[in-house]
Amino acid sequence: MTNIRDLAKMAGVSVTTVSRVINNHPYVSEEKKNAVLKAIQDSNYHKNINAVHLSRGKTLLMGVVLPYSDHPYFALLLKGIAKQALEHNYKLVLFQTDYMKSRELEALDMLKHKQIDSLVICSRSCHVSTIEDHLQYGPIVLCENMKGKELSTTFINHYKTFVNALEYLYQKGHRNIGYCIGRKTGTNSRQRELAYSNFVNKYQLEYNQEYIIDQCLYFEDGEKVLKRILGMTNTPSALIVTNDQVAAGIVTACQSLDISIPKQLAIIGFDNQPIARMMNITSFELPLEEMGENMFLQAVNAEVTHKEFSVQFIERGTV
Amino acid sequence: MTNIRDLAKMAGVSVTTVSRVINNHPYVSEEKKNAVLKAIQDSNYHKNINAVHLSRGKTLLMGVVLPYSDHPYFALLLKGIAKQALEHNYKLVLFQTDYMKSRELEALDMLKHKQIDSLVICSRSCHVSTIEDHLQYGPIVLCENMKGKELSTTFINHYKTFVNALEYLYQKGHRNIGYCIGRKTGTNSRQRELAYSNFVNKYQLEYNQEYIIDQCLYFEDGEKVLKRILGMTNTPSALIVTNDQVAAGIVTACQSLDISIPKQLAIIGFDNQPIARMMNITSFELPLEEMGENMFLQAVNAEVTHKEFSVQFIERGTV
DNA sequence: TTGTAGGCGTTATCAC
DNA sequence: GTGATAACGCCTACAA
Repeated sequence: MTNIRDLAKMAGVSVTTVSRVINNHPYVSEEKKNAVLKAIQDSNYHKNINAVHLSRGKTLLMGVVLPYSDHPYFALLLKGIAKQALEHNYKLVLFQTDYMKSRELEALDMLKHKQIDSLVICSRSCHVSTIEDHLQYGPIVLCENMKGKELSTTFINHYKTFVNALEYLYQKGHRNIGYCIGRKTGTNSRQRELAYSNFVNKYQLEYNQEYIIDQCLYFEDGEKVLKRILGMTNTPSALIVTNDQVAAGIVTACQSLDISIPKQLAIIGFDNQPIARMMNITSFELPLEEMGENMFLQAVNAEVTHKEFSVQFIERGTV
Repeated sequence: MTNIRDLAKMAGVSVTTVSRVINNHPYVSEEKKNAVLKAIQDSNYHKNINAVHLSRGKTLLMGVVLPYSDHPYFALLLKGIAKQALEHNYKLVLFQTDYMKSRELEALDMLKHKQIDSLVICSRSCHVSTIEDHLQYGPIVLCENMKGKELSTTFINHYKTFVNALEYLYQKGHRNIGYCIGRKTGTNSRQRELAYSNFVNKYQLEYNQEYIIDQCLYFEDGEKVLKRILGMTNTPSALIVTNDQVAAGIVTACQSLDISIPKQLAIIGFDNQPIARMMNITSFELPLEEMGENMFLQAVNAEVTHKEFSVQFIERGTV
């Protein structure tokens, strides 16, 4: 592997001149420049990026932490991040955690070891304090409502959105409302749980623990959800499903059991994915791609900011 | 940021000794070792990985090229790769290409620039020769049948599998068989196309160009497919769908149009995903995760190998 | 406009 | 056991 010292020798110039040519710096005569260019041609020279990184103290690498990359919610966030990464000449290092703390720690470690410049955490397992401990090594962006902390955040108001969904269903006459989420822990889930319990209190409804169904991620989980609610002594008449894939799975499972939607079961999905349009599912549209883009930008600009994105309610046929 | 030179000063030893302690090398007295350890404690020192990379000439980073990471086929390959990466202490750099050559070239460039040690390409857009040109910079693994080339490959026999699917449908009485694929180009698609045209010739059936439907990737594409075949003058009676998500989408679209499966339309899916089981779709199971694992291993072991994986036919209710 | 020399942080060699 | 010292490949004052 040839290096700039070799090139310098070949071109009869100094390494500095070679470096200048390589990095398009000014103050190089055409003549020497061409000599260097020729040497590069002849030698199939290629920059050793690690040396550049070491010398510059930067890598142009950004870490992205997410639990599942095949899940549309995260895939869309990732898409937005990747879009901006491309424009800013950054590469991404992906950490698919399956919500294992150890994987998340690996990402934080890479930040600590300067292998990545910054980190976007789309959904975390670690405690905030663990994450804050790593802020000294580089910018970290979270995708949850965490105002006041010294790290940047991008989020939507899950509390308000859930209240809206619940009130909408209440107005439509529903009194037994359940909901499906990915996991019970996490800031977003807690906001939803809060909205739910406040709603139940407000209207003096029964707080039924089993109406909260977690581990709902993919289409096929819809079948499981339906079986579960049908097994309840008091089957809910409506479900808020925080993911259109699962909502579609429930709708499909209902069809094969001849359960009429929305008559026997009303459903509100989330994300407004193509599958929701196809299956005529009422859904909340989240601007996930833009949120991803925003997170990237927050991560490159060290400045700490907090940005809330708004959601849009799309009425269709499942309520 | 403290470095090992600082540590050496603090501990009253040489940088060599510090390095030995850090890397658990032998020949260092307990006493000095503890002094170094204490210095590390006191200084919140962290290894600069880039310096290690430069010094060692290795990064323990592997690149993974795939068109869509939210597509179950690729997500499963990735899962397998990630599993082995974890075990081998490798990190992954993801290149989601959307089949854009430029993105693939970025990955090849990173290999050239020693920013990654090796590269797994799950599906390529670039010409093989372009990829071969980069073999000098590190191992590259492809996921297609490419025996005889000097790069490692992991693949399944798409030709044989497709023949099996076609023969099975023929035996069931089908004479108008169409198929759905992701894209028309690519080694795998060409193998399938070959199987199809040979089949058509063998049984003297009509080769109908419009029976080959591409751009079939996600559940919601199923609706599009159904509309399309219903618009044909000679609607196929059976479809081979190279992806269970799309197959499920077709089944769902059929339900809402009261098209009976398999009576009016038979369907064979691919991948045997959970959704296929849920919707009782006949499918071919591909060992995608194992294939991913294998690709990782091929990429770390520089030795060139070719490995074929076999598929399993899962009979269910859609044929 | 050009070049010398020192530095980035770590590892490896070799002598003691 | 231990420690100088020379790589690794590049960047950048600073001097000329």
